[in-house]
Amino acid sequence: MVRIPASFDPDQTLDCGQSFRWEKTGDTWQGVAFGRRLALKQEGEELVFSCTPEEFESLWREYFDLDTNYNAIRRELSAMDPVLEKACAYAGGIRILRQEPWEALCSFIISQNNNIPRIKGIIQRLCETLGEPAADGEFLFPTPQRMASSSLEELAPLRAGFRAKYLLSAARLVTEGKVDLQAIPHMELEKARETLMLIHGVGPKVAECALLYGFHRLEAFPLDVWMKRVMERWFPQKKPEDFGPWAGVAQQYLFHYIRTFEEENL
DNA sequence: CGCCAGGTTGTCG
DNA sequence: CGACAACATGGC
Repeated sequence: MVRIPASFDPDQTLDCGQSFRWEKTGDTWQGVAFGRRLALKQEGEELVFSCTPEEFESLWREYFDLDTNYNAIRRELSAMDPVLEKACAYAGGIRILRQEPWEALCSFIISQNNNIPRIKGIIQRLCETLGEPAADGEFLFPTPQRMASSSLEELAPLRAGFRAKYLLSAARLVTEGKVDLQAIPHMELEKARETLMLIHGVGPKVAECALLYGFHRLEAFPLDVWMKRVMERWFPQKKPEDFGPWAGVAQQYLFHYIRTFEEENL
């Protein structure tokens, strides 16, 4: 067990559409990354992690991006614009997780024209079907090689629909080295986008999500239907790059803000 | 039944 | 370029 001061909000962070392998039962979040299962809950002003201090330091500190100063980011964003200030106040408990790049890429390929519960199911079945068994009865996310060696027939039980062929394209291009995931972190953002979009089924939005959530490029700014609504309504004169180096964080706060906002009917 | 879901592709005009 | 249907699947 590891206890730390609550420097983020698990509910907001794990249920904001950036990651699809976390579920809350009672007051506890359970999830998997790197083939390791973790339980996490908030107790008052503390977060309690169900792992050893060693594992916390070697895995989860980085995964939850605990060494990035979100207070400073929120200060900068809040000073930019009154709507952003509200979004920061409302959704500021979110951290951008440092997910595994290949997993994030596949997750957002699966996410297209899809809903979150179904995305979670497809990813779960993908891991159980093609992933290597890991600790705790969990499964690693399958490697590009393993996925490239599979077929549409083998992927059929995932019920991923038309996205299955996109997963195969991704797996093949990555395996062939035409999309070099190791090289992406060193690329200019625009070059990285172009590279990811070589994959059949990866367009601007999925590429942007992979960059933000899988490669922690905090200047990436995914524009989905909700964010297009945000831009029309509150930032008609602004472009994504106007949000600066923390645009991706702003995007995530605004996304969470407008979605819950609309659910409560304005 | 029809509509929608953190889109992309292919095809028209 | 910009608009628009088609694409699998499942929940409401």
